[in-house]
Amino acid sequence: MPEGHTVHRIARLFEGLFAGQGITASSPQGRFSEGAALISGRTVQAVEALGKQLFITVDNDLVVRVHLGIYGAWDVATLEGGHARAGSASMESLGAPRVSTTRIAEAERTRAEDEPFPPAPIGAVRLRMETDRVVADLRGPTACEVLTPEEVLRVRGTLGPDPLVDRGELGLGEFVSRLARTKRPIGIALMDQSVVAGIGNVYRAEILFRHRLDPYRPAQSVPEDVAVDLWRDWSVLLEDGVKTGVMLTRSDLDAAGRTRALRSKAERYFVYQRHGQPCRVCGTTVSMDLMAARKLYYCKACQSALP
DNA sequence: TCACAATGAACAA
DNA sequence: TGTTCCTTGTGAC
Repeated sequence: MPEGHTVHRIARLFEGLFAGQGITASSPQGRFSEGAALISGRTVQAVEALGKQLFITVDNDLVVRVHLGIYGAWDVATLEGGHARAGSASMESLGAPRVSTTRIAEAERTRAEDEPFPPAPIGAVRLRMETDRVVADLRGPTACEVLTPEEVLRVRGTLGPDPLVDRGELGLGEFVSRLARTKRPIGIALMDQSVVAGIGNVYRAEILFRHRLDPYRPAQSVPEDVAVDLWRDWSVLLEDGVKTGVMLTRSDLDAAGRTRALRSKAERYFVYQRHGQPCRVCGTTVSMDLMAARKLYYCKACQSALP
């Protein structure tokens, strides 16, 4: 998925495109027809992200909750000069990576000249939201449902703090105490959305490496000052990810290296999907284990000391 | 053509 | 712990 940074980007983009606007909602694929009918014709009041969840509130107090899961994505097209346009700087596809590259290229090719607006949906579109000049298509979400405000509160209650929502000491304290409360491995705890909301498999692996933490170490045994560092580091990474749209977690790069890494996926990470290759710091072969059925990447040499 | 992977999580047992 | 679901692109046949 689309970890937390992607969802915050979507929320900011949608806030600009839809807030205050009347929308028409539909489900070209048909699986969300009833939900779409509940919000169609309404005005969007707010678009918010919390962890990996997106909440779109409309003026009858109903809220659409969207969770992209591993491969969900939004494609956005805007009307410019009478023609559909997709793929410009702000019109990226937001979600699963394979979509964001190929789908955009495709969209630019096929929609540049004469496709009428709105463009026909491509593939299995669960939800289409449109205004006079904007169309957003959602495909492959793990969750897309209409909730009442009370139900939204219940969902939010299951989530841990998000640095961009729970700013300042509040989120920090909450994270530290939730981490101290679990004996499970720190590699599991960081992925647990009720401990901290928004971290996924990529950020999990990279944050652990950045702090040279053994993924198997009980979360409880992580010293409080280290826990504080983890939260601050996650806050920085998240903000950076929202800004660039890219998860760039290397701390060992100069400006030129950073520019390269922003372009090339192979340069972005310390350990994620680098198993079998030498650790960028010590040269030891990067390991890959299964932890709770997810792939865990780490360096056994760098991430073994007990601080 | 087909198996499989992918930034996730709910559920059964 | 294992299974299932959501959708698409890739790479092996």
